[in-house]
Amino acid sequence: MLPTRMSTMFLRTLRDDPADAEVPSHRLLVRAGYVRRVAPGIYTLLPLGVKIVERVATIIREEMNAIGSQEVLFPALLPAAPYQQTGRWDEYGDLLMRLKDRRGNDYLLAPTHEEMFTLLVKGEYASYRDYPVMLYQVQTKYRDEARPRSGIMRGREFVMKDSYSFDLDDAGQQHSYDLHRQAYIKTFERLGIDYRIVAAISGAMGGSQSEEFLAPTPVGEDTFVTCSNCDYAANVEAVEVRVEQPDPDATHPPMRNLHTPDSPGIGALVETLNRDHGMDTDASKLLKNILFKVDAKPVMVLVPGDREIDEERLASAVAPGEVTAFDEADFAARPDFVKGYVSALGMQEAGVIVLADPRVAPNSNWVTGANEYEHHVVDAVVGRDFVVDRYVSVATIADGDPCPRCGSPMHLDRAVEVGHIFQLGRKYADAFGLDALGADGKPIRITMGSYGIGVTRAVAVIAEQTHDELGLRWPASVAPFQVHIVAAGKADHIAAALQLADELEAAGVSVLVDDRTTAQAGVKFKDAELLGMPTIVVVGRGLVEGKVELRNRLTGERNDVLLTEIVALLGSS
RNA sequence: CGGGAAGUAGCGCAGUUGGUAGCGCACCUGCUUUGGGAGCAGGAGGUCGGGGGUUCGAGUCCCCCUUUCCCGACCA
Repeated sequence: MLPTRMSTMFLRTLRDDPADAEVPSHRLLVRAGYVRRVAPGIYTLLPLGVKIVERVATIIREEMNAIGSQEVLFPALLPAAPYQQTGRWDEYGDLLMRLKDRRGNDYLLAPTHEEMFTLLVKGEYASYRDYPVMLYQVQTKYRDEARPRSGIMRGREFVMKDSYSFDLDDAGQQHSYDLHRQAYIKTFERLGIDYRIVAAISGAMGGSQSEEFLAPTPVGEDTFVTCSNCDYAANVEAVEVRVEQPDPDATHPPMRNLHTPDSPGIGALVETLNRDHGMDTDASKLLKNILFKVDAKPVMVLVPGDREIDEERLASAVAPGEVTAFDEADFAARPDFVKGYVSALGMQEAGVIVLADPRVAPNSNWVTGANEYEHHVVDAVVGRDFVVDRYVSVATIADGDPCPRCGSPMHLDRAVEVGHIFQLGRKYADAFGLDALGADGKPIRITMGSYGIGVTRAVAVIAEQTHDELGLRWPASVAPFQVHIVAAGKADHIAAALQLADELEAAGVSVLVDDRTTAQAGVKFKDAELLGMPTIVVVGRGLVEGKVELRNRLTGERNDVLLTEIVALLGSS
């Protein structure tokens, strides 16, 4: 290969931060000339951007191929029919990029390709002898996000590696899942991404076991918990709740009704109880009762008073029911619900379904509303005084909550999801009737797994996790070039730099050489730091002694090295 | 979809009581400089987001539209 010259490379670096970029990776990728915005969430890759995306994709491909997955490539533009068949044409809603062809037929720009992979395998394979099989692609995906942000970290168009496994039985599926899990571990190690594997919910994809590969960063959009003691880690959406089960035989005093004027909220109620009734209580011992409508029917949700209800978790708990708020008009229509003083007491008789957080355990006692204006009850016992119809984990998770495994405090952190592996089960095989003919002549329903890595997102994540105040700092495994040679000054420096560049390329080292005559040394140093290649070689005033300066972009370390030794030094590394 | 902010040169920004648009970076020419985002001089580059209105005159005032950014909701 020939070295790439800065004098002719299509690149313009910016001295000022772009006004629309907030997170560091976005600012730097724009300033350093890797990407340019075209429309919200839609970016052009410039030559450096193309290179780094390719290098990341290559590592992913190598690890996919290593577990025997085979690469295919579907169109991004697809007919609507397969997605209508699985219901996702409607389920995806506004997130789906839809379009029509000249005849008015519906098409979409694919957000993910489960349907197509299932249909492809169904079309080609019919015998149990053909299985198992794993296929993947590196493809551009489209999702019309309500609010794209953070540059290529969360675009409306993005590159994703998605793979799918097809197995005859659950044991095979588990094996395929484990293969991908190992491949992902190797992949993220090689990419130099700091990641955690956490328990996840499978969301709109359906399926059972599901884990996410999260890259911790303050700009992350996901929140996850890690245990301070054991290795439990989970997305907050998927945290199991540890509950100290009360003694089922314990007896409680009879329920009492107290006058609690002007105490509609949890905070006000704690104050009133402690002041007027000589109690020493806190919000965690009070019950927060919130009414919702699920498909227009009233549902009451109970959580401890120090918790909020995570409406997203509630929505997934009652899916496919539609959750809406119980508003003023609803209260007006139900005078038996005393706003501010509602409780689960007698709700079943009122036609209300009562859902509760697991902390509202059987035989636990609580302070709750009395369904009577300005009155609350104390020692309301679950199972004795009121009934929970169903337990759902819908309370928000807080920093310091106990680990479900060992009970130690858990920490909350922010992260970006860079990979997701999960077992789809037979959802798509059922939708399309994907069967293999078994040895006994009977059809076997295929079970599937789905595994994704955000390729362009991984680039942003690496930038986010590795940059410093001077610019990008790519790990050698993904850097667009291994070595950035800066010709600091005169014509003889440039000549020597170009010759060194040729020698390094001949030794198999990719080189970017700054041979510009139009830029001063200071500009070249700044650009080299901004662009972020792992090794910078300065050909400058040391040249008269046959020396060049070797700089490590990651550590900042600098050494003078004989020009004659450079190739051996860098070629071997 | 709710709340906030903003659209003026490729990028970052200024523009007073309304008087016909400017600064920095980048770009072009020349000279000087030459290892930490150089200096001087001279240039090129703008339907001021769009439409309508008020006015002798609108980047500036009024109305409508539109786009973008940020926070939230949403989001394999």
